[in-house]
Amino acid sequence: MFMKEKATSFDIAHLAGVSQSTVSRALNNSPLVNLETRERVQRIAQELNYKVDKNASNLRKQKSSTIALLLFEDPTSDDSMINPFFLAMLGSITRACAKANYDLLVSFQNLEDDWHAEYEDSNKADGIILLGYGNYTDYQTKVAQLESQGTHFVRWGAPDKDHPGVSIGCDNYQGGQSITEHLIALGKKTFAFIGDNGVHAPEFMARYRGYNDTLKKHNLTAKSVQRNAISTEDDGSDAVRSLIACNELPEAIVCASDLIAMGALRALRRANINVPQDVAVVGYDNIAVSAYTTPALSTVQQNTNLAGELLVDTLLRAINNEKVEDYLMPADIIIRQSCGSD
Amino acid sequence: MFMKEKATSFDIAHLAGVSQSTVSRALNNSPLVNLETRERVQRIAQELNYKVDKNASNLRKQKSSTIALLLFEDPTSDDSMINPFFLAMLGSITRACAKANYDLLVSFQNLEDDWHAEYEDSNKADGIILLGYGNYTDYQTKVAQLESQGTHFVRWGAPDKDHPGVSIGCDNYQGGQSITEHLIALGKKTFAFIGDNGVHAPEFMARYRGYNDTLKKHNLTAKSVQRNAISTEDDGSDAVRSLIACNELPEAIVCASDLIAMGALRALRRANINVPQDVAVVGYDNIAVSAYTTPALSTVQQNTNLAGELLVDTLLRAINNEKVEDYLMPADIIIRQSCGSD
DNA sequence: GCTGTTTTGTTAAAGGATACAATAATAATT
DNA sequence: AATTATTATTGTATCCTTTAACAAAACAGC
Repeated sequence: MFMKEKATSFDIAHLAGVSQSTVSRALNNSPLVNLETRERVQRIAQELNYKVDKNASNLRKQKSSTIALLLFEDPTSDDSMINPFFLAMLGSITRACAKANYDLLVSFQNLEDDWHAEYEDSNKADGIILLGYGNYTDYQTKVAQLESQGTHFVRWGAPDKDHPGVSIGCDNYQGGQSITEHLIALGKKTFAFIGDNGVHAPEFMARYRGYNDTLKKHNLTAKSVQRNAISTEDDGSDAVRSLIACNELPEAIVCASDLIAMGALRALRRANINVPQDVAVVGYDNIAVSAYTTPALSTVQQNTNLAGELLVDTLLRAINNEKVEDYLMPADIIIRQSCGSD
Repeated sequence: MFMKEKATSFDIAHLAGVSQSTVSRALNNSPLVNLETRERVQRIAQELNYKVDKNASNLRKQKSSTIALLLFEDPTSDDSMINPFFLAMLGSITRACAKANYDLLVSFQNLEDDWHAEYEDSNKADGIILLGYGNYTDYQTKVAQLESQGTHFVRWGAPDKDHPGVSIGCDNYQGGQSITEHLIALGKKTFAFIGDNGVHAPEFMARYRGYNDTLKKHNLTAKSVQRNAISTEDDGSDAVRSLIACNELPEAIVCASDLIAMGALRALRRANINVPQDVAVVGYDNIAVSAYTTPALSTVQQNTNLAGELLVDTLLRAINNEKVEDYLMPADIIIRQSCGSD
């Protein structure tokens, strides 16, 4: 059975002997239309393999039942490799969307692009989820623009009073605290933090503050150094090599991300320095890889499943003009071998 | 500056003193309209922050400049964990779409769902990319349905003459051959293959055949065993435990996927069996994790970047009713430590 | 016959693209 | 120079498919 053209609601109306508007109502299960007619119309629609034209429907309703996910890649990262943490988030966001009967438009963006004015303005999406670290100042002006345009959006990241818009994030400060406390409890006395301390991304800044305040609390700041690392493995590796070169290798290295920690482990292995015997290393994110490194990486976990649901739920509420608020999820430490707990 | 309502092409027409159709033409850079007028219109559009309403445009043009990516999860896999290989594919597909100026709709599907009739029929997407392993027979009938509906689609996977539609895939048979040849060259004499041998997914079947034919060629089949494993780490771990229990541990274990290999490594470690000294292990997929296992996993790589581009390009050509053909990419072996090459 | 429900039909958006018609401007022809 | 042919530019009207406000029947009960 071959259909030359796609069936429209008019075709159904014709076959059912009713008006097109009745068809529309019947297909939306409106109680306004007689049950008998409703069933007849629905049956015919099914027979014709009819599907509502989303474009027409969206145009008329002025909403799209679609949300857009904008993923910002780290500008310095290798083009072919996406941060696994964001990929995990993507998975959970997709699922949360499906549950809410929304479609998800996914797009990787560069910070230079005109993303701030693309999606909702063109009615492609009812709202936007912003995911990623990024050049902070540039990012911020564009987010402000989104806000002033009245675009509905939620961003993943640290809530920030100065920052416009709602954000869902994980408590990076507390995560930094918790993992540092754990290291101190293990008896570590000298420390290094590897990760950009804030210029690059507020997430890292908060982790650093949690780390640093904890050291302060225990009067251990004197023996702490810090090295910048944007985000990649190579950055982490470079930073550790610099520590070794400067003879500043501490008893514990706290990395701002698992990817950085991965690089740190590599540099230490190359230098024949044993982890965790000679130095403890911890990461942040609990990406899939971290369970398989040698030694397995102790890290801080962000609950990506919950995060995805919260992002979607919050955005949908914002779209419905309900009042929405920042939400900060707790961070859990995952203890494996790299910190030498056992 | 606050805009009460979104600007439409009529607003621009009014301000520019031309008709709405001229605006439409001007914004599409049609050479039909005078350069001067065109620039004036475009300037005004920019000032008003005008964006074409995609729904209206799509409705009129009867195309959406969107493609849908349907991701089938392994029905048996843990809901929270998506196969990293598919996630990598997703990244490259997204990028390829962006390059072609298409939007990408992402959706996770269960095989039971009505996915075969959703996207193109409702004009949400111009075509579909199918990605994932799956219950083969069920999958096949639905793909056949897609084909008969005239939906444009491309699937990731082994080209198959009996299978309707175009597919882009990696040469699993050759991949199985290559890695097995490598193990034989290393002097291995007894083998085990862990992975469902075909009922579940044709990909695994092809890998198995490549493996098995290579053993045959070298007259080594007598010393080969096979254990089923659907897809997850746990499956791999269980299979290896069964090998140990049956006293059938070979010199080399070939796993149908990296995830399975991961589980195999775990089971071997728990049993205090050294890899690669006591037994060589290889995987398939070269997922990110595989570089970090202990020992680092030798595996077979599928070029996900190329795959993404090919999938998108092929689909777009199909949408334009150009003739498209199956494409089989070569598989490259990646030698690390787990097979004991060095 | 009148009032109140159900149920259905009529009509008008929603915003932009395009076939066709019309006008203006330029070139070609006698 | 006058007239026609040609091209460049713009406007008009309609279409794409649904949804929804409003209007109009149809039918019940009093």
